[in-house]
Amino acid sequence: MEKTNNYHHGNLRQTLIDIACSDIRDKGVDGLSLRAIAKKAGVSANAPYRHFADKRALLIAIAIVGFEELRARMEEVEQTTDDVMEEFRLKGIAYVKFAGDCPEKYKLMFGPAITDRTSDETLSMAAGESYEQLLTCIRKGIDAGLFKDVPVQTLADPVWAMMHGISSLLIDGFFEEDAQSFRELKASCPVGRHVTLEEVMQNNLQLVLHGVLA
Amino acid sequence: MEKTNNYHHGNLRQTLIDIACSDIRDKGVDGLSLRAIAKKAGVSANAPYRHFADKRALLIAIAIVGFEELRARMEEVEQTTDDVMEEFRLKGIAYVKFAGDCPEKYKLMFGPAITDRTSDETLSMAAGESYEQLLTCIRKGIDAGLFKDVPVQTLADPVWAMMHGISSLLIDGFFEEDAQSFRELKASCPVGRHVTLEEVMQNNLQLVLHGVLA
DNA sequence: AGTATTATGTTGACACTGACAACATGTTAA
DNA sequence: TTAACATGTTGTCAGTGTCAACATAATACT
Repeated sequence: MEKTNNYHHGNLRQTLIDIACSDIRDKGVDGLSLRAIAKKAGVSANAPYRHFADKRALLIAIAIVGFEELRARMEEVEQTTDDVMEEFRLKGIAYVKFAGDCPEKYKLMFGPAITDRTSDETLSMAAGESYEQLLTCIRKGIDAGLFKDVPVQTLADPVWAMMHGISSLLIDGFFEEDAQSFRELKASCPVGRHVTLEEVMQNNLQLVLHGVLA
Repeated sequence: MEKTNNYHHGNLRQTLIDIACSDIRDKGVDGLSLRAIAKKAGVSANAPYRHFADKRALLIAIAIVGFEELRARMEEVEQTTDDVMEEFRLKGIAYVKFAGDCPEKYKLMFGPAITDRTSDETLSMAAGESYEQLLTCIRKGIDAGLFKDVPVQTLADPVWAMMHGISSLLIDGFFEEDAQSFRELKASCPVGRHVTLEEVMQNNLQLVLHGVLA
């Protein structure tokens, strides 16, 4: 409502991002078409180019939204518990759950759809702030004498790699015969090979913890 | 030479795969064009459709080649050492090294370029056989009383997830400011944040081992 | 106020893509 | 020899990202 005046459109930029975020969920990253988005926004095919230099710029904008969402989800956990151990566990689950809830967006964020991602400052920062969620949690663990007293990244990098690995393998159907069931993500759904997502997470976290605990 | 007779072309199918494998290395998955490949093969734009139902089919063919390559690299290691511990370590490195040597192919194999990968039997099998390389190694470790006596997948899944996580995060530039240096993959190249690939691997393997060892 | 400048949106065009249908040609088999 | 088939070609289509030129609304300046 804020700027619902006539104008040319009002706030096209945000509208385009919203539509794109919605489209990506159904049609996937590859199914995303600038023209289709423009049409849905009720605007000419080339209008988006007044707000995004090219398609890549729009993709980056979506990815940034995604990273903010991911960060928010992990941040929420902090208000749930005071136990560092539990916070660590829950943040891991929140991460994978996000990937399961928004697989296409997740693919966009971490996948090869965006090339040369380091070149975009804003994107790097957004990504960094999600990562920071993991870092602070691990720092807490170290300070509490719960985790090994080593440089944070020595623990964070492998943990992150594992969370990302699980997520993307799950998304891309390497753990499951039935990809659909994961998309609908009930945390205890079967993920193939008679393994449930819960079990996978359990095993992974357990394995990570053995390496992380002091 | 086997079928170098005149024919229409000889063995177009293989030629197309070869060209595509070469192109993907330079131009990436998205830069891959059926028409460009056909032209390079000295053949009309639609000729590929006699050998591949659609673009996806060609991509799958490339991915299969990739998985065979990956399996071969990991298999080689077995002849290098008799120590299970060392075999485990080397296979992990071989895996990540493959990802670093053929980043674009790796992205194709594991990334979202191929949708609904489980639908293709041959692809699933090729992928499964690479995974088997990890399984057999871990089984050895369990049998030798070196690894925990639990179902293989309880160990294999997290390990695989971690290896894949490291690989794709490295490829996609999450660990490094300078992506180029990783592409050229000398095992000790800097990967950003003043961390070397060696260190990352070291940390990860160490963390994995803590969770795996009996 | 009136005018210049900028921000935004439109139209038209281009090269490129994956894909389909219809046709041509060489290979093999009855 | 002829029928069937595998393979390759030509023509065509809709769809894509993107550029250049033009149109209009909002703002800034005199």
